[in-house]
Amino acid sequence: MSKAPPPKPTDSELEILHVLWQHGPATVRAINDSLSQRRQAEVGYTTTLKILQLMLEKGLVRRDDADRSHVYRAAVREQETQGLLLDKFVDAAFGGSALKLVMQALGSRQTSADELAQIRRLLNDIEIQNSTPNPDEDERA
Amino acid sequence: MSKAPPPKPTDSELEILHVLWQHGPATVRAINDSLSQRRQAEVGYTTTLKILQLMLEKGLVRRDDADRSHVYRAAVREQETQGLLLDKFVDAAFGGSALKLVMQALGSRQTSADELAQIRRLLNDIEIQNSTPNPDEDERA
DNA sequence: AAGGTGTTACGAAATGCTTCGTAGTTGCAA
DNA sequence: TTGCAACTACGAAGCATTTCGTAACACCTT
Repeated sequence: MSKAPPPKPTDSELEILHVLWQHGPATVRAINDSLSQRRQAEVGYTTTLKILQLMLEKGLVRRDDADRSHVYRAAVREQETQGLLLDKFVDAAFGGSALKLVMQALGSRQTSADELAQIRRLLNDIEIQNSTPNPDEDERA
Repeated sequence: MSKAPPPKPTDSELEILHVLWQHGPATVRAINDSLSQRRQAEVGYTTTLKILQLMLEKGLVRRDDADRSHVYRAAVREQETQGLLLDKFVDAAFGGSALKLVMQALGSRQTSADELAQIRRLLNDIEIQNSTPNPDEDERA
């Protein structure tokens, strides 16, 4: 056994993760400034600090406390975290059907031709992978 | 002005809505039974009752209390509710990019050829609508 | 050396969600 | 008619999240 994986981040924690994913490692001060910009209102400094401390305990961030102003960085990857959240969301809101979710996301929303093209490319890639069971990765079998 | 729109349902409320959307109007007893099946464990009867009462106040359900056993039914539509939840989720988890969400949903997940075909059809429909700015609905301009 | 500024740590209040126990009521059956 | 079983209403506890105030500490400037 090893440590438990980091739990699903809350809304506030996710907002902080977005800042860290985008800007890289940062001090509480810098994170708090980004957060205050991102929202309408000013965010209390100690509020941001507190959330970061809780995130540290949960393993969502790491910190470098060599300097007086500690530097925090994300301990979870953006794609993995989004995938985790997406799984839960698909279950809770769409009864587990990712297809329904995709249809809803594409259907009730303005989607540009460029984006549609990207999705088509992805669809092609998926179909190729489905038909040719990737000979490269299967060599370990 | 009129009444405020129903708020975003919580996880438990959403679970109850799924039951109502699927089975139609039902008594607390029936809803509670469905919930107990859906989950591993037994759900307390008064727990379900309480949540339904809160949902009634929030306008998420309506009830017919003509009989002694009140009959509840969903007051919000499945698609609309899912759309609302999806909007919030896209903002919170994917920084507002529905494209990223779709890519993630399709990329990190097993998708059948049949489902891919459905998505392709939808993509075609969207492109047609994008290129021909619906002459029917624009007659009011 | 002293004071001010910025930082961390911590406690705690406010809120929302979920759960359940209890009380009161209603209808039906014996 | 009496009593049991099912139902509704309500209060409250437990928990997580978010927010902030306060205390303690460190560094820098004067």
